Amino acid sequence: MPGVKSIRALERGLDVLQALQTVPGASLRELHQITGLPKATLLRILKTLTERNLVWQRMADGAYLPSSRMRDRLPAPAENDRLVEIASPVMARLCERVNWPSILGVRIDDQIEVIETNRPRSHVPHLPLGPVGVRVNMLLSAVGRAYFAFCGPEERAEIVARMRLHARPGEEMAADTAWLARMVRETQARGYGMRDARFLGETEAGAGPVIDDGRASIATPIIVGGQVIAAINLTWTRRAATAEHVIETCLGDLREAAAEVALGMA
Amino acid sequence: MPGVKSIRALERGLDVLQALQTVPGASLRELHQITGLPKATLLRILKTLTERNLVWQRMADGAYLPSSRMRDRLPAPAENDRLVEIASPVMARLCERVNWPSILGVRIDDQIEVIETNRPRSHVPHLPLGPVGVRVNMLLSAVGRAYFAFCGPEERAEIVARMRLHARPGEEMAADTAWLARMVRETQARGYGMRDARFLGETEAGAGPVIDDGRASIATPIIVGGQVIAAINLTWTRRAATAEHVIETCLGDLREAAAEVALGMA
DNA sequence: AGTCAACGTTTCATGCCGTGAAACGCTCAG
DNA sequence: CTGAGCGTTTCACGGCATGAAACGTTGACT
Repeated sequence: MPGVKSIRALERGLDVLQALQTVPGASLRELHQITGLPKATLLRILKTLTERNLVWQRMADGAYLPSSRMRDRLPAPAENDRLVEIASPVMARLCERVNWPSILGVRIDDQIEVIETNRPRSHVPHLPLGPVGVRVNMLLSAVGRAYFAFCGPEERAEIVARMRLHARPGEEMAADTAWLARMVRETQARGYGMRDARFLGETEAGAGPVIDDGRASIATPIIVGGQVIAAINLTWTRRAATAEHVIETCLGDLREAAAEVALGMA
Repeated sequence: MPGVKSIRALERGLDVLQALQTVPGASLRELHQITGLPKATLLRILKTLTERNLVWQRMADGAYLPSSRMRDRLPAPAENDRLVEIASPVMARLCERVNWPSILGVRIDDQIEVIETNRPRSHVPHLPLGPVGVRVNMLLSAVGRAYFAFCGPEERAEIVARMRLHARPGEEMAADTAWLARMVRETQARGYGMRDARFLGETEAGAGPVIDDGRASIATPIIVGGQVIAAINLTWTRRAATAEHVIETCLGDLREAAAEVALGMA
């Protein structure tokens, strides 16, 4: 969307609205010297904002105030939306630097749900990471392991317990406590998650196992306040790059991205 | 402010913003068929809204979403602002019908604070009801009595107790339990508040008593959920109209106004 | 009562800039 | 490989946003 010019008249209106949330109860004269806009223009803007019930005028002193109805309009506070909004531009920049796509995942029960991906920005064609909403295996994928290894022991126990209930394909190892402990230990020591050799592709519910999709991934957790809230992926095709090369050139960027998102969420 | 035209470009931008809070995650095509605006125009609007951090674009599917940062921008939830915002247009219409000014007051401790006035709309010159923020005597004024007589007995007891602590001028009757009881009984029976003959003007802190300012008032409580939250006044000059005449012609309108505000606050 | 300053409101000529139809190009599905 | 669907860019037109200036009203002060 470069090449698209923004609309000045709209910009000015939003300026005034913002000024009124900063200085509630400003008079026309005050708005004039705050925004620098001519009074005639301000009058038209205020008329428009008032018609839309974003602003109202107190009769007592003629002051303009932001409407309390703005609060009603706001959509339900979907917590993950805030995460995606903050992570989205960071992931865009990450992709621009390393040129491999990423996904952002959060835990849903005992799986990882993909809530954002920068794949459309990566100019690697036909590397179809699933759309948002797809659930990813927690024990074998890079994102899953990054989350699983860095969350607290209680949360890990809860996840394992859930897995044992329905035992989806690819979650057989949930029964092997020794295997789980070793996987966690290795991931923690390494500092990032890696896919298992026996990885199951990121499948829609009910799809069968994939022995080898030709891809490899690493993933780092996003930790805010000592708690893991999500994990970021980096995926590449094994025929185009070795794991060693990607780790050497991209792991730092991936970690920085995770840290930046964590900072924004704090 | 009639004669002021609103700004179409701003209107359209606000339309899009509103559409996005109704349908979070809309694509350009969806916004096109929701708002009816050409896609080129939408692109410019979305660019502007994105620059102002009111909207952001999810990379995964290119959908536009309202920013969660909007919540941060909102000023502190001043409860009385909502009341004034709802009451303001109602009072404007009331004044247009009866042509006498009103005040809107809420209880602050043991006084009534004026939080809105339609006096500037009444074309009665030099009837200087105080500016917003002025405190009015609770026992002798019409607004005060309307509030005092229709709030619960516990609240009345608290108010009286506070008054006895510092005994401001005009609050001497707080000591006379029998007088209070009779005043409350009469006001409740009448259904609206009236000024006392010994009324003290609406004075700034420290100003002296006023024996007769030539005005008279009636006031009705605003009751929502069985609880009084405020009271509305109607003031006139005694040399221009008798109490009987004003009560006959205006009391109904005053009561309707109070009911309308109560409905809006529910 | 009279005067003056401050503020909000209205007017109107100017040309900027918002507008939208149309052409283009990309991505994905079949 | 082909086509459809969607986002993006272009460009010429004229509607409409603009703001300086004149005007009306309000409130303060003497």
